[in-house]
Amino acid sequence: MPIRLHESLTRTPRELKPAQPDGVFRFYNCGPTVYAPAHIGNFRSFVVNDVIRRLLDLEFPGKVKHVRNLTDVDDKTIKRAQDEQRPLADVTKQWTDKFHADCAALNCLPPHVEPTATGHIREQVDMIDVLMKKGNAYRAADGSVYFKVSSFDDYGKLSRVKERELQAGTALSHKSQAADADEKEDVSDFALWKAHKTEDGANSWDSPWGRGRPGWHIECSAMSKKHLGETIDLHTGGVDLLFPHHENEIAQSQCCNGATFAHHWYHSEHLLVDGRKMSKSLGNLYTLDDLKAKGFSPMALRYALLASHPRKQQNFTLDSLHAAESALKTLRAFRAALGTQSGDAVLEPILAALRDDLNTPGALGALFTLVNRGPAGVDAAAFDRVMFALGLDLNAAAPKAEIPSDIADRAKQRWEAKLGKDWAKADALRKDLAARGWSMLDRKDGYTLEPVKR
RNA sequence: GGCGCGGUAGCCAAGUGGUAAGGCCGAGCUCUGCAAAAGCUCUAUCGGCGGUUCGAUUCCGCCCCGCGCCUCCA
Repeated sequence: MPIRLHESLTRTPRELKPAQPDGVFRFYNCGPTVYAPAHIGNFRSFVVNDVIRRLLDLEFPGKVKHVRNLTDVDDKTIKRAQDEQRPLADVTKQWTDKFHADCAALNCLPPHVEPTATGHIREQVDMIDVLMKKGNAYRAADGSVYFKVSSFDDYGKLSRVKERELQAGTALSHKSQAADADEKEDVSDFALWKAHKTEDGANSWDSPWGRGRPGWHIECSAMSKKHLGETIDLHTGGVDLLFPHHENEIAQSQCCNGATFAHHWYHSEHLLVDGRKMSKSLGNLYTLDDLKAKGFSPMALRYALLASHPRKQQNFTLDSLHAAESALKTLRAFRAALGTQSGDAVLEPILAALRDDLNTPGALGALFTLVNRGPAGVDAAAFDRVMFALGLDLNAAAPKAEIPSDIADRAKQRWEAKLGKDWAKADALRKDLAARGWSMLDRKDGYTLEPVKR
């Protein structure tokens, strides 16, 4: 059964398969801007893409090339560096490292290539140069270079937004018009190269049009071309990237290369908090560290993120993390019961749900239907394959809390009381522990302390 | 204003033209000094109103409500 995935251009599911004769599947996923810790809304997108990557690995073993960029030069990274009076590279290194650590904790496979914008200035300049020569771009008086949207007939095909409509109506568009009106020929035009400004500090590069830095969109076009070629099989990102980012990428790449940029576009939906989009600008965000501080494991977050369909908005709650933690516990126990046994129970519905437009909640449903039937007949290796596809690492540590010494002491006393069959004292201590937020789980040979579930 | 998405049990969440997976929580029972774990059982007619149909939660229309994009953004 092939992998079918919703395609944003046609809005219909389509099979994923390599288009080129070498059989390599070319996959580009828009990565983070490294100027601050990524929030869990960002990670929804990366976790979803990780499942795509894993399905592709299973489908086309050894023939997947996965590229995910790091945006390490833009307004935000530069501002952060200037504010902190540090070199740009220092700042982006710090947040790149943090991003990698969080991805690892969430069990996301690293992409095969992780190019940076600053590492591909020449490639970007070269592309802009071609666009200038072909008449798709123009240099403004200040040395900035803009893409001329009117030169590309297909502009707006992905987002189905015509340039005229962008100008119509709202106060918002007036605002953006005012911001750039002095340099652009048309409000819809977007920057390919931004002329150096004083607030950019030392962060500028030479170009045929003067010192400056690349616009945001061109990096993906250039890096995708360099590492995957002119035409790729799949390009993904969050819905917010659909317009203008991906629309602009298509315009640049296709005008420059004269070839289809991407066969397949896929966009995952947003994570909401309190019914609103989680975003850095709204400030309603959680980072992975925030959740870890509340005692949740990264794997629980991964599970919770997979519990909703990737193309539906998901309203994130701490409650979903409790549910995830419990579900993972069940899965760990089930896996342990499997040992190394082989069997012929049918696990296919789980993977089939994933291959059917990434129906992760459907897959989890099918998984628990299986789990509820018990471990008999379930093949351990097949089960592990399913866990691989979902990226659920059942060996990852369950959340552990520091046990205060007074709690440990009380627990020890209770255990001794229990061994002495002093039930009244044992029960009193259990109650006392509970009041202090700890539950004591007895085993035959000892006990475990856990924070009380709430 | 333009483009788009969604409204399914207490919470989360799949799905289907023929009376609705799964997770969490909760309740009851079994087991067990107690608690936990484990096992069993129980909990919805799918936003509203019309239409099509033998039959709609699933298709169509209208309405109500929520959200996203159109500006940096996963």
